[in-house]
Amino acid sequence: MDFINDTPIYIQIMDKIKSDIITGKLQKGDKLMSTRELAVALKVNPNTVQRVFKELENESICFTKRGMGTFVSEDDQTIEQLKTQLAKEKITQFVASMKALNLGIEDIIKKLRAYEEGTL
Amino acid sequence: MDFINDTPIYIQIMDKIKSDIITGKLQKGDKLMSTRELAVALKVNPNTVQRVFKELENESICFTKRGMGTFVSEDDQTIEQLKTQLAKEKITQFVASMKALNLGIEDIIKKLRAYEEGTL
Amino acid sequence: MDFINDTPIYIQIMDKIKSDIITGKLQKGDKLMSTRELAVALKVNPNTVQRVFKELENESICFTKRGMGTFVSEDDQTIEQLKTQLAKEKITQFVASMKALNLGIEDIIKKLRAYEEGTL
Amino acid sequence: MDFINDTPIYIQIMDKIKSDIITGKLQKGDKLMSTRELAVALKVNPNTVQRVFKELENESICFTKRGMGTFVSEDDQTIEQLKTQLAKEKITQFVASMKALNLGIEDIIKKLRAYEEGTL
DNA sequence: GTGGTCTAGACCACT
DNA sequence: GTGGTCTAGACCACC
Repeated sequence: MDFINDTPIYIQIMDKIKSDIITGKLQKGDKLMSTRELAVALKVNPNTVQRVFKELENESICFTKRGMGTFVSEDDQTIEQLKTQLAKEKITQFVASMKALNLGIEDIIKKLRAYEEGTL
Repeated sequence: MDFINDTPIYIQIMDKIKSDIITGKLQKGDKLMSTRELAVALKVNPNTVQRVFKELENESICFTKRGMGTFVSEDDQTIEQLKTQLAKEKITQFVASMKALNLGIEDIIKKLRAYEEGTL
Repeated sequence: MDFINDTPIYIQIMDKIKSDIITGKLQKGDKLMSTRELAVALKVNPNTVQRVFKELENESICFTKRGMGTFVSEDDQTIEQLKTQLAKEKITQFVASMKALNLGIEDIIKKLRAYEEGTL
Repeated sequence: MDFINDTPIYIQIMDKIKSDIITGKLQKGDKLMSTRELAVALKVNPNTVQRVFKELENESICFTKRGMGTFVSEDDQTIEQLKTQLAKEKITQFVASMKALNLGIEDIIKKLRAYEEGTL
């Protein structure tokens, strides 16, 4: 995994895990890698991974069993919400930034299609 | 102008100026406010504005005449590029993040329309 | 390190680092001194060093790992370019100024040799 | 005349006049344009031209006759010196900067020849 | 500990 | 008055 420089690594790792959950690579109840394993795999400081898990727990996307590891939440609703909410956030932010460029909703869609065809 | 807390002020100011150029509020060759004026207007330290100008100059969006002030580039191409490139960047990033959520182009557009109608 | 008075300190520091890279004192991937260390070593304000790093990053000569430090680029090409380009710039500028004095290439070389022998 | 941004305009104008003297475009005793004329011709603030003349006088390259204008010095020696000294300055500076790049005198000459042939 | 941002205030050179 | 550089000192987020 390559990291972008202008967003905190721990956020990037969180996003990766979230998207794995959403796309189904991680199922509810699945065990995540251990802090140490993940740290080694990602060539990252264990503290950083630690923080990822802590934050995921705060958002109740994961939970921790002492001595057993960290697991994906078993609550279907939480996971469902995750997808909706994440998408909404991104969209809000995106639309705002496009409007600052004087682009209306139809302009945006036109550009999206162009982008998809590689003609942007 | 109100500042968001999670992005550097100087970036927000840069973005504002860029978008003013794109939307035509600022025309090529126009003089920007002086460092000190703008600092007062935005209730920000002059150094911060100074930094904005320096960065804009690095990106050749503006140029500076010693003792005269800072001006919007007179090169049409630069300005044209600005618009295209800025939009493209945002779109690329946005689409990538939506695809990570398993959303295809048509899903995205559907959601955009829903968002616009306030039904998302 | 002694600073010349008529060029910004931060430029002089940048040039020093660049030349260290070119001469091989700094190898690709090497960690630079931390902002604070270097500031102390050079008897300069940390902000000034900070600025140096930022500019070097803009020119993609260095990159930064959050919380880890600043490093020399690992891209061979960038480093290779650095050397060629820096020399070329200086030469272009120099030859231009000599031609303004009505000196042709052979005159220049003659003078260079004389200078080297201390007989200029 | 186009001005470079990173050197004071008045220096650039001075250099132009000096080089005109050296290359013979301006002969000893020749009258220079008036402050106002030159300012208009160069699209520059009259104060700036004023300063140019003052400095040239300080270096005794020009002299001023009240109410008559500014003239190139009539002292052959001064003019002769001008050329030698200017060349020496540039060379000293140039060689120093090339040595910082680990280039010896023969490397420099090689590169100069390459540059002249357009193969650098 | 590391870099990144910001404020405050000073001084300088240029126009 | 304009931009450019620098110092001093503070606070923050990240690793």
